[in-house]
Amino acid sequence: MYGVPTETQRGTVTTREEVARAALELADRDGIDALSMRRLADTLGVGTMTLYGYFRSKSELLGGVVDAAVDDREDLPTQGPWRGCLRDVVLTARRSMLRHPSLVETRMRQPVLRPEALRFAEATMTILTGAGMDREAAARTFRLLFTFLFGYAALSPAGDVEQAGRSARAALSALPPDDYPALASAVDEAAGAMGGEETFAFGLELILDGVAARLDHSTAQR
Amino acid sequence: MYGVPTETQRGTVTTREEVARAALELADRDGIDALSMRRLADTLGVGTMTLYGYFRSKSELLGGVVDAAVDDREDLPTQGPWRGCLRDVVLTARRSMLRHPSLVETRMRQPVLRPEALRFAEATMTILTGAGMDREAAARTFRLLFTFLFGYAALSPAGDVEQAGRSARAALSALPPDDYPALASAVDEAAGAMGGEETFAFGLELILDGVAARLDHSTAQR
DNA sequence: ACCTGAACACCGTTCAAGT
DNA sequence: ACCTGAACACCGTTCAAGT
Repeated sequence: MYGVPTETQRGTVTTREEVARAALELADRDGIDALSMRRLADTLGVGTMTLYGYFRSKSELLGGVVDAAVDDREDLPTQGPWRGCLRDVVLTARRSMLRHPSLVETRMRQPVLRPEALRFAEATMTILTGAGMDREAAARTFRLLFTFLFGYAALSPAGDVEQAGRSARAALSALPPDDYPALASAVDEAAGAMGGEETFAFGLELILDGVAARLDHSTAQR
Repeated sequence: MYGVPTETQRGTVTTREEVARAALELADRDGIDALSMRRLADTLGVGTMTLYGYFRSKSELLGGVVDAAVDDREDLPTQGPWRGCLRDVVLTARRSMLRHPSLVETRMRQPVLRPEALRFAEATMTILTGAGMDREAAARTFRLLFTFLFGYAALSPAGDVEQAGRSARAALSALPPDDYPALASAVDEAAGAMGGEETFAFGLELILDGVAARLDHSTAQR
């Protein structure tokens, strides 16, 4: 139906984890829209309804997909100067998202409150309160970093980056220069800011500058 | 089929814009998943295929929805001190998103490069380059603000904020305190940072602090 | 006990036929 | 010319039946 099943063509599935891993692989490769109960069952060589023996619903399956994606994550550093630590934590999460694109797509469909996924929150809170930030500001800063990470990934061009860049450049060039003078004289820069790790790094460092300004503030107030 | 059609029960649709406005209304009210060609046609009192006379595909319809949502947007200020201006521009965009939740959901499904939607980019670039930032940094800062705006809206609890807060609190409280000491001692703060305009304002001001740090830098270098 | 085909209520879109 | 019902290839999930 959907071409040759890539693996685990066994006739019988053994564990819940195995189903989740196959779902993660399928979603990472072909996108979240390609992850249907029917297609996943086909890939595993079982009937569609068999999957409901492992997960009560597709929503629960997506939870399992998140767990499977977070499973192979690297350790998060919390020792040392706050700026380097926080940068490493964010970049580690970023790498995790690049490795598992479906992690982002899944989070856009439903909130994630699983313990493993909260490790990032824990590390961020530890670093920031350790640097002298109060708990409320630390929690809000965590939310900002979280928004930046997921937002950046979700709003990045999905497939062909080259193609997306050309589309952006074409749209910007077609703008009437009288109405859009700033964009008209910065077509290259605006199109360039559409994607790439440099733009991500720029945003991260700017946020870290903002955090530094906050920490100076509270230190000065003491 | 879907209950009583709310309005424009006319039998015949007149314009492309009318279809787009009805689609926007449906998506804003019941969510983007509720916006199907069949259901929209029902709402308008026409056959499903009639819609394809106005939009070649659903993707094109979603473009029309964005146009309809952006149509009633307020003017963007670009005169005066950069910080107040930039804040106003971001808050104006924020209001637009709160008025039309489907704007965010639509953007998550496909990129938006329509002239009207690029007004936000134009205003941001004008303010930042006017304040002395080079075009590349300005473009990247725009991307950060854009990411923050859409990311914040997309990752906010969708429906009942109270209910989402309770779920978050429950998940955080259930965490083993030995493994999550920072979160365990900041359950209220972490749950509170899940939603609300104060958290949005905090993130925005922190980013503005980061921008200020960049502007000081380049001024000092001169 | 475990697995699953058929069925139900949905999708977007093509195609051919109605007026 | 404009509109649209039927059909096709998909969805998630319930239910009853198979082993």
